[in-house]
Amino acid sequence: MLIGIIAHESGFSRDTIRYYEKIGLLRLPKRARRENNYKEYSPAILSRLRAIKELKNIGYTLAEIQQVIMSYETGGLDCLAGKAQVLEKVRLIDQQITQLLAIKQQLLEAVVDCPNHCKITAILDNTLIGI
Amino acid sequence: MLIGIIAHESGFSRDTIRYYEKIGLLRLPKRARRENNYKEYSPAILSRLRAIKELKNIGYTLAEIQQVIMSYETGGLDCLAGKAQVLEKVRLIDQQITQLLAIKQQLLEAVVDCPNHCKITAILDNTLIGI
DNA sequence: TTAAACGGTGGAGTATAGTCCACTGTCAAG
DNA sequence: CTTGACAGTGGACTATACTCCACCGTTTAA
Repeated sequence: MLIGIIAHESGFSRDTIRYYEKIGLLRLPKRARRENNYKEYSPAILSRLRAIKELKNIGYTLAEIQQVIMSYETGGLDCLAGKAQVLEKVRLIDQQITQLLAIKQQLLEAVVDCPNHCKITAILDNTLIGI
Repeated sequence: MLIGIIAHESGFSRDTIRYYEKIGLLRLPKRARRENNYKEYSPAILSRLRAIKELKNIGYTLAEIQQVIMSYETGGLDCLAGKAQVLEKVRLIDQQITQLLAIKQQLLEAVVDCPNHCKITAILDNTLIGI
Protein backbone atom coordinates (compact mmCIF):
# COMPACT_ATOMS: atom_id res chain seq x y z
CA MET A 1 0.00 0.00 0.00
CA LEU A 2 1.14 3.53 -0.71
CA ILE A 3 1.21 6.27 1.85
CA GLY A 4 -2.04 7.85 0.66
CA ILE A 5 -3.99 4.72 1.45
CA ILE A 6 -2.23 4.25 4.74
CA ALA A 7 -2.92 7.83 5.68
CA HIS A 8 -6.58 7.43 4.84
CA GLU A 9 -6.94 4.11 6.61
CA SER A 10 -5.04 5.13 9.72
CA GLY A 11 -6.37 8.62 10.05
CA PHE A 12 -2.90 10.12 10.23
CA SER A 13 -1.68 12.62 7.67
CA ARG A 14 1.12 11.72 5.28
CA ASP A 15 3.32 14.22 7.01
CA THR A 16 2.62 12.67 10.35
CA ILE A 17 3.38 9.19 9.07
CA ARG A 18 6.65 10.40 7.62
CA TYR A 19 7.34 12.15 10.89
CA TYR A 20 6.81 8.88 12.73
CA GLU A 21 9.25 7.21 10.36
CA LYS A 22 11.74 9.96 10.98
CA ILE A 23 11.64 9.56 14.75
CA GLY A 24 11.77 5.78 14.46
CA LEU A 25 8.28 5.07 15.70
CA LEU A 26 7.66 3.42 12.36
CA ARG A 27 10.38 1.41 10.70
CA LEU A 28 10.11 0.31 7.09
CA PRO A 29 12.19 -2.59 5.84
CA LYS A 30 14.92 -1.31 3.57
CA ARG A 31 13.46 -3.20 0.65
CA ALA A 32 10.02 -1.69 1.15
CA ARG A 33 10.29 0.34 -2.02
CA ARG A 34 8.73 -0.09 -5.38
CA GLU A 35 10.83 0.34 -8.46
CA ASN A 36 9.75 3.96 -8.73
CA ASN A 37 11.07 4.64 -5.24
CA TYR A 38 7.60 4.83 -3.75
CA LYS A 39 7.41 3.31 -0.28
CA GLU A 40 5.43 0.15 0.13
CA TYR A 41 3.59 0.02 3.45
CA SER A 42 2.64 -3.37 4.80
CA PRO A 43 -0.60 -4.17 6.60
CA ALA A 44 1.59 -4.62 9.66
CA ILE A 45 2.47 -0.95 9.48
CA LEU A 46 -1.18 -0.07 9.27
CA SER A 47 -1.86 -2.18 12.36
CA ARG A 48 0.93 -0.44 14.12
CA LEU A 49 -0.48 2.94 13.24
CA ARG A 50 -3.85 1.89 14.57
CA ALA A 51 -2.23 0.75 17.78
CA ILE A 52 -0.43 4.08 17.98
CA LYS A 53 -3.71 5.89 17.52
CA GLU A 54 -5.33 3.95 20.33
CA LEU A 55 -2.42 4.44 22.65
CA LYS A 56 -2.39 8.14 21.83
CA ASN A 57 -6.06 8.33 22.68
CA ILE A 58 -5.33 6.85 26.06
CA GLY A 59 -2.94 9.69 26.57
CA TYR A 60 0.43 8.14 25.94
CA THR A 61 3.18 10.30 24.51
CA LEU A 62 5.00 9.11 21.43
CA ALA A 63 7.98 8.22 23.59
CA GLU A 64 5.81 6.09 25.84
CA ILE A 65 4.19 4.46 22.84
CA GLN A 66 7.60 3.64 21.46
CA GLN A 67 8.51 2.04 24.77
CA VAL A 68 5.29 0.12 25.07
CA ILE A 69 5.52 -1.26 21.55
CA MET A 70 9.15 -2.15 22.05
CA SER A 71 8.34 -3.93 25.28
CA TYR A 72 5.54 -5.71 23.53
CA GLU A 73 7.77 -6.82 20.72
CA THR A 74 10.40 -8.11 23.06
CA GLY A 75 7.76 -9.89 25.10
CA GLY A 76 8.27 -7.51 27.99
CA LEU A 77 4.61 -6.83 28.58
CA ASP A 78 3.94 -10.27 29.96
CA CYS A 79 5.65 -9.30 33.15
CA LEU A 80 4.88 -7.60 36.39
CA ALA A 81 6.47 -4.37 35.37
CA GLY A 82 3.97 -4.08 32.56
CA LYS A 83 1.08 -4.46 34.93
CA ALA A 84 2.58 -2.00 37.35
CA GLN A 85 2.77 0.46 34.50
CA VAL A 86 -0.91 0.14 33.74
CA LEU A 87 -1.89 0.35 37.33
CA GLU A 88 0.13 3.52 37.65
CA LYS A 89 -1.77 4.90 34.71
CA VAL A 90 -5.04 3.95 36.39
CA ARG A 91 -3.91 5.69 39.54
CA LEU A 92 -3.24 8.85 37.57
CA ILE A 93 -6.63 8.65 35.98
CA ASP A 94 -8.25 8.31 39.39
CA GLN A 95 -6.38 11.36 40.53
CA GLN A 96 -7.60 13.30 37.55
CA ILE A 97 -11.17 12.24 38.18
CA THR A 98 -10.93 13.31 41.79
CA GLN A 99 -9.66 16.70 40.76
CA LEU A 100 -12.33 17.09 38.14
CA LEU A 101 -14.98 16.31 40.69
CA ALA A 102 -13.52 18.88 43.06
CA ILE A 103 -13.52 21.57 40.41
CA LYS A 104 -17.00 20.69 39.34
CA GLN A 105 -18.12 21.02 42.93
CA GLN A 106 -16.54 24.45 43.14
CA LEU A 107 -18.17 25.55 39.92
CA LEU A 108 -21.57 24.37 41.03
CA GLU A 109 -21.22 26.12 44.33
CA ALA A 110 -20.29 29.28 42.51
CA VAL A 111 -23.43 29.01 40.46
CA VAL A 112 -25.82 28.14 43.23
CA ASP A 113 -24.44 30.35 45.96
CA CYS A 114 -24.60 33.38 43.78
CA PRO A 115 -26.59 36.03 45.70
CA ASN A 116 -28.60 37.32 42.78
CA HIS A 117 -30.91 34.42 42.31
CA CYS A 118 -32.03 34.71 38.79
CA LYS A 119 -34.42 32.42 37.04
CA ILE A 120 -31.64 30.25 35.87
CA THR A 121 -30.96 29.14 39.38
CA ALA A 122 -34.21 27.26 39.44
CA ILE A 123 -33.38 25.63 36.17
CA LEU A 124 -29.99 24.79 37.49
CA ASP A 125 -31.40 23.40 40.67
CA ASN A 126 -33.45 21.06 38.58
CA THR A 127 -30.84 20.09 36.07
CA LEU A 128 -27.99 19.77 38.45
CA ILE A 129 -29.67 17.65 41.06
CA GLY A 130 -27.66 14.58 41.68
CA ILE A 131 -24.50 15.79 40.08
CA MET B 1 5.76 37.85 49.49
CA LEU B 2 8.74 37.56 47.19
CA ILE B 3 8.89 35.24 44.26
CA GLY B 4 10.94 32.62 46.09
CA ILE B 5 8.21 32.08 48.65
CA ILE B 6 5.52 32.09 46.02
CA ALA B 7 7.45 29.57 43.99
CA HIS B 8 7.87 27.34 46.99
CA GLU B 9 4.26 27.64 48.10
CA SER B 10 2.76 27.20 44.67
CA GLY B 11 5.06 24.52 43.39
CA PHE B 12 5.89 26.48 40.26
CA SER B 13 9.44 27.54 39.49
CA ARG B 14 10.38 31.19 39.48
CA ASP B 15 10.91 31.00 35.79
CA THR B 16 7.47 29.55 35.29
CA ILE B 17 5.87 32.24 37.40
CA ARG B 18 7.68 34.91 35.42
CA TYR B 19 6.62 33.17 32.25
CA TYR B 20 3.01 33.32 33.40
CA GLU B 21 3.41 37.02 34.03
CA LYS B 22 4.88 37.45 30.60
CA ILE B 23 1.96 35.78 28.86
CA GLY B 24 -0.51 37.66 31.02
CA LEU B 25 -1.81 34.71 32.97
CA LEU B 26 -0.63 36.50 36.07
CA ARG B 27 -0.97 40.24 36.34
CA LEU B 28 0.75 42.20 39.07
CA PRO B 29 -0.46 45.66 40.04
CA LYS B 30 1.97 48.27 38.78
CA ARG B 31 2.70 49.33 42.32
CA ALA B 32 3.48 45.82 43.41
CA ARG B 33 7.13 46.62 43.81
CA ARG B 34 9.22 47.20 46.83
CA GLU B 35 11.65 50.06 46.89
CA ASN B 36 14.42 47.79 45.71
CA ASN B 37 12.39 46.87 42.63
CA TYR B 38 11.59 43.42 43.94
CA LYS B 39 8.09 42.30 43.06
CA GLU B 40 5.59 41.92 45.86
CA TYR B 41 3.25 39.01 45.33
CA SER B 42 -0.10 39.04 47.09
CA PRO B 43 -1.85 36.06 48.63
CA ALA B 44 -4.36 36.48 45.80
CA ILE B 45 -1.62 35.68 43.33
CA LEU B 46 -0.77 32.59 45.30
CA SER B 47 -4.40 31.50 45.22
CA ARG B 48 -4.46 32.10 41.54
CA LEU B 49 -1.38 29.99 41.05
CA ARG B 50 -2.94 27.19 43.03
CA ALA B 51 -6.03 27.41 40.89
CA ILE B 52 -3.83 27.31 37.81
CA LYS B 53 -2.12 24.23 39.12
CA GLU B 54 -5.42 22.47 39.65
CA LEU B 55 -6.72 23.44 36.26
CA LYS B 56 -3.49 22.32 34.67
CA ASN B 57 -3.71 18.99 36.40
CA ILE B 58 -7.06 18.30 34.89
CA GLY B 59 -5.69 18.98 31.49
CA TYR B 60 -6.51 22.58 30.71
CA THR B 61 -4.10 24.48 28.52
CA LEU B 62 -2.84 27.83 29.72
CA ALA B 63 -5.08 29.52 27.17
CA GLU B 64 -8.14 27.77 28.54
CA ILE B 65 -7.13 28.57 32.07
CA GLN B 66 -6.82 32.20 31.11
CA GLN B 67 -10.34 32.15 29.72
CA VAL B 68 -11.83 30.43 32.71
CA ILE B 69 -10.20 32.80 35.16
CA MET B 70 -11.19 35.82 33.12
CA SER B 71 -14.82 34.72 33.05
CA TYR B 72 -14.67 34.22 36.75
CA GLU B 73 -13.12 37.59 37.45
CA THR B 74 -15.37 39.66 35.26
CA GLY B 75 -18.21 38.57 37.50
CA GLY B 76 -19.48 36.41 34.73
CA LEU B 77 -20.84 34.11 37.33
CA ASP B 78 -23.50 36.55 38.49
CA CYS B 79 -25.36 36.71 35.23
CA LEU B 80 -27.20 34.35 33.04
CA ALA B 81 -24.52 34.04 30.43
CA GLY B 82 -22.01 33.41 33.16
CA LYS B 83 -24.04 30.63 34.60
CA ALA B 84 -24.53 29.10 31.21
CA GLN B 85 -20.79 29.19 30.81
CA VAL B 86 -20.22 27.47 34.09
CA LEU B 87 -22.80 24.90 33.21
CA GLU B 88 -21.08 24.29 29.92
CA LYS B 89 -17.84 23.86 31.80
CA VAL B 90 -19.51 21.41 34.13
CA ARG B 91 -20.80 19.54 31.13
CA LEU B 92 -17.29 19.35 29.70
CA ILE B 93 -15.97 18.14 33.01
CA ASP B 94 -18.60 15.43 33.06
CA GLN B 95 -17.56 14.44 29.58
CA GLN B 96 -13.96 14.28 30.63
CA ILE B 97 -14.83 12.17 33.62
CA THR B 98 -16.80 9.82 31.44
CA GLN B 99 -13.90 9.49 29.06
CA LEU B 100 -11.46 8.92 31.86
CA LEU B 101 -13.68 6.25 33.32
CA ALA B 102 -13.90 4.55 29.94
CA ILE B 103 -10.15 4.59 29.55
CA LYS B 104 -9.69 3.29 33.05
CA GLN B 105 -12.12 0.52 32.31
CA GLN B 106 -10.20 -0.40 29.19
CA LEU B 107 -6.93 -0.41 31.02
CA LEU B 108 -8.27 -2.52 33.83
CA GLU B 109 -9.78 -4.95 31.42
CA ALA B 110 -6.50 -5.12 29.60
CA VAL B 111 -4.79 -5.98 32.84
CA VAL B 112 -7.34 -8.21 34.41
CA ASP B 113 -9.00 -9.85 31.49
CA CYS B 114 -6.10 -11.43 29.81
CA PRO B 115 -4.86 -14.20 31.99
CA ASN B 116 -1.21 -14.08 31.10
CA HIS B 117 -1.02 -10.86 29.29
CA CYS B 118 -1.22 -7.48 30.73
CA LYS B 119 -1.96 -3.99 29.87
CA ILE B 120 -2.04 -2.83 26.42
CA THR B 121 -1.48 -6.39 25.40
CA ALA B 122 -5.13 -6.59 24.55
CA ILE B 123 -4.97 -3.58 22.30
CA LEU B 124 -1.68 -4.63 20.85
CA ASP B 125 -2.75 -8.20 20.31
CA ASN B 126 -5.64 -6.96 18.30
CA THR B 127 -3.83 -4.37 16.30
CA LEU B 128 -0.30 -5.62 16.03
CA ILE B 129 -0.84 -9.20 15.04
CA GLY B 130 1.60 -10.14 12.39
CA ILE B 131 4.22 -7.56 13.04
C1' DT C 1 33.73 43.24 53.65
C1' DT C 2 32.84 39.86 50.84
C1' DA C 3 30.52 35.91 49.12
C1' DA C 4 26.31 33.41 48.74
C1' DA C 5 21.72 33.65 47.89
C1' DC C 6 18.17 36.01 46.08
C1' DG C 7 15.88 39.32 42.93
C1' DG C 8 15.25 41.55 37.97
C1' DT C 9 15.47 41.62 32.68
C1' DG C 10 16.03 40.10 28.08
C1' DG C 11 16.78 36.71 25.10
C1' DA C 12 18.10 32.14 23.58
C1' DG C 13 17.24 27.26 23.75
C1' DT C 14 14.47 22.84 24.61
C1' DA C 15 10.99 19.25 24.01
C1' DT C 16 6.87 17.55 21.89
C1' DA C 17 4.23 16.82 17.99
C1' DG C 18 3.53 17.93 14.18
C1' DT C 19 2.68 21.08 9.72
C1' DC C 20 4.11 23.44 5.61
C1' DC C 21 6.88 24.42 1.66
C1' DA C 22 9.82 24.07 -2.31
C1' DC C 23 11.40 21.26 -5.54
C1' DT C 24 11.48 17.05 -7.94
C1' DG C 25 9.91 12.56 -9.86
C1' DT C 26 5.89 9.27 -11.35
C1' DC C 27 1.63 7.84 -13.10
C1' DA C 28 -3.04 7.81 -15.10
C1' DA C 29 -6.70 10.23 -17.64
C1' DG C 30 -8.15 12.96 -21.33
C1' DC D 1 1.48 15.04 -24.57
C1' DT D 2 0.17 17.54 -21.05
C1' DT D 3 -2.08 18.18 -16.67
C1' DG D 4 -3.26 16.95 -12.11
C1' DA D 5 -2.87 13.96 -8.39
C1' DC D 6 0.23 11.59 -5.93
C1' DA D 7 5.02 10.24 -4.32
C1' DG D 8 9.81 11.54 -2.31
C1' DT D 9 13.28 14.61 0.25
C1' DG D 10 15.09 18.19 3.05
C1' DG D 11 14.44 21.86 5.70
C1' DA D 12 11.92 25.62 7.75
C1' DC D 13 8.22 26.85 10.69
C1' DT D 14 4.48 26.53 14.39
C1' DA D 15 2.39 26.19 19.01
C1' DT D 16 2.72 25.07 23.76
C1' DA D 17 5.02 25.41 27.91
C1' DC D 18 8.57 26.00 29.77
C1' DT D 19 13.92 26.27 31.08
C1' DC D 20 18.37 28.23 31.04
C1' DC D 21 21.72 31.81 30.64
C1' DA D 22 24.16 36.09 31.01
C1' DC D 23 24.47 39.94 33.34
C1' DC D 24 23.05 42.98 36.63
C1' DG D 25 21.56 44.86 41.43
C1' DT D 26 20.23 43.74 46.56
C1' DT D 27 20.25 41.47 50.86
C1' DT D 28 22.10 38.72 54.41
C1' DA D 29 25.18 36.00 57.11
C1' DA D 30 29.92 34.90 58.41
